[in-house]
Amino acid sequence: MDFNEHKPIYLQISDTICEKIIEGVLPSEERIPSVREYASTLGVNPNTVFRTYEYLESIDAIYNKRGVGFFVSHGAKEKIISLQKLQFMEKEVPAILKKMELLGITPKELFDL
Amino acid sequence: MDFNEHKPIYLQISDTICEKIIEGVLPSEERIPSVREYASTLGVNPNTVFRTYEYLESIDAIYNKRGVGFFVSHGAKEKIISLQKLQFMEKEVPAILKKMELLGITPKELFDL
Amino acid sequence: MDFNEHKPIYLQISDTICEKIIEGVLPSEERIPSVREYASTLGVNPNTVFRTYEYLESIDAIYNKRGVGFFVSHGAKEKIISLQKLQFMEKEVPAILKKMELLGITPKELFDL
Amino acid sequence: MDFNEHKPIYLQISDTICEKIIEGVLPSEERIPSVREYASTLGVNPNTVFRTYEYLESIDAIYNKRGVGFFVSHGAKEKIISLQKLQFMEKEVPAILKKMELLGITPKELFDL
DNA sequence: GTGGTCTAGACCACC
DNA sequence: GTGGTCTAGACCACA
Repeated sequence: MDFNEHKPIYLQISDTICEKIIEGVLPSEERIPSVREYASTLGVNPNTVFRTYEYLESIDAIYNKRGVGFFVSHGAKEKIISLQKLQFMEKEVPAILKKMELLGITPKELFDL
Repeated sequence: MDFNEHKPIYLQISDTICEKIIEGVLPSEERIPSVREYASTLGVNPNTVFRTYEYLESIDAIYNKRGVGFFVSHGAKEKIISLQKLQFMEKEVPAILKKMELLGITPKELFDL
Repeated sequence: MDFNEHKPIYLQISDTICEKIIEGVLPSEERIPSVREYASTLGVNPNTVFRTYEYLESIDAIYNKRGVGFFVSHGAKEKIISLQKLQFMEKEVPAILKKMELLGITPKELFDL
Repeated sequence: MDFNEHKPIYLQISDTICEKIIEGVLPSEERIPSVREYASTLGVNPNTVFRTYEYLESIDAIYNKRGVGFFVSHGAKEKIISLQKLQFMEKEVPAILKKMELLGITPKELFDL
């Protein structure tokens, strides 16, 4: 896992967890690794992982049992999908279309992929 | 011009200049406004505009005639387009496709726009 | 460290860092001082040191671990040497030779030093 | 003639004139082109050429007949050579040697050219 | 007039 | 704590 990109590391970590939830690797009520453990796995600062969990908690994707750990929320998969779908459609798509127009990329050209 | 987003101002300025070059508003060899002039037009600090010009010079989109000003490079339009096209195709497209697959968005769904 | 010459301070700082890398004082993966720390050591403004680091990063001599600091790149020493050697051989040497010829200085005369 | 380098344009112009004097193309008492004429030949601002002449006058390489033009001084060739030789030996040579040592370039390596 | 460099000091996101 | 961006204002060499 590389953290070169401009996106904050804690969000990149969040993305990989979301992927796992969507793919079913992390089902509802599954425990996710502790902050410290995951941090050492990834080779990042524990604070960073904590920020990730904090964020995921804020969107109800995971919840915290005090003294026990973090767990995937009930219905997390659906929540994440609808959330990401929404912002994909409303924010990213327009930006993509504008850029394509500017660069002279036809939808066809893209569609072939 | 207002600078809402998280993107640095100097890059947003760069974007608008690139757009103008692509659209042909700024043809090759055309002089672009002086650092100070453009800064006061945009209501930003001259250093910020200078940073923009420095960046654009580093990608060969503009060049400097000493004591005179900055000018659009020969072939700037093509350079910018190919540069942006490249990174759009190689970086953004894969990310988009992956996200679409993950979220279960069909190309058709997108194509209707 | 005093900055007499006409050369910009940020490049003079860059030169001293490059020297340290070449001499092995700063090996690969070594952390270099933080922007602020180095600035106060040198008695210059943090922005100036930042400019130096920005430049060194642009030539792949150092890289940034976000939130941690700057580190000497893998193979930085070789990169710097080859870069400087190249421009020494291709730009400076011809100029020197031309000047020597013009001034009537024989290679022998120079060789005695 | 390109003016891309870092050296001030007026000094680059001075260099070419000095070369001509040393090579004998411009002998003593020869008239050199007027500021305006030379400026338009080179495609630079007349002020720049004037700065060159001002500089050459300050080192006694040329002199001015009011209302007539600039002329190569008597003994200009010798003056220029001794001046340049001096600063070549005292300023440039040490810098070159230091750089060669740092880059690990042996005098032999250089001597082969 | 032009760019280029620098200082002082601030604010921010991120680790 | 780290870098990164920005403002305000200054000074300089150069064209």
